[in-house]
Amino acid sequence: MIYNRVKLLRTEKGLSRKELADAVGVNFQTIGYLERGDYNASLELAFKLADYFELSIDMVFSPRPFKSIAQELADAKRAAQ
Amino acid sequence: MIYNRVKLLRTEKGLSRKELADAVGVNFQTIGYLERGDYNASLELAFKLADYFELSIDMVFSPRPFKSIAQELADAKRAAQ
DNA sequence: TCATATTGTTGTATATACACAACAAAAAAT
DNA sequence: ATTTTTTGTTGTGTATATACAACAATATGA
Repeated sequence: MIYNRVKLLRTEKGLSRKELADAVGVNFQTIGYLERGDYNASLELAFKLADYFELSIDMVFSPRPFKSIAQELADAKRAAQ
Repeated sequence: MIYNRVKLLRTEKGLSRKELADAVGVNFQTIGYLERGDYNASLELAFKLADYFELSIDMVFSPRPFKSIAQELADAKRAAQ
């Protein structure tokens, strides 16, 4: 199973599933499936989503659980100084 | 269609399809299909392959055709100086 | 050259990604 | 409070990723 941050990224942008779905050209229910982890995105959809969020694929998808955003930010701050 | 560099990376390592397939846990014919562009890898397989080659996903897969290696090396050299 | 390994092709079968519909539950907006 | 929007659930259908088998074509190696 591949983990993803689709829900987090989508809600941060204040988008509904329908809006995100339209932006990447899939059915709005497909976004729901991904967010709930019912199945993985195809590689093609993964690229479209990463592209839409202007992130690299591994910022959006990962074979390992993502760190929390709090952790991510703390790490980023630590790395920067 | 997603482009990939699987064949290039595999042959550079001197691996047969069977060997690469075993390393990432798929049938050797699946590697053949990917190399010929018959279909895309799943996101899961894409991660395994990128992992195996110790590269990020977008070094192995891309929604746009890859630059030739010659071009890639020339660009890298240019960027470095 | 002959044997062996690798690759390409075709075909069948299965699992999974995705579309689409209907409806219930929950959240948001009025 | 009630209407509207968003989300979750279930179900059915289709396309595609993958497994596996058989065999032909190529390449590799002894």
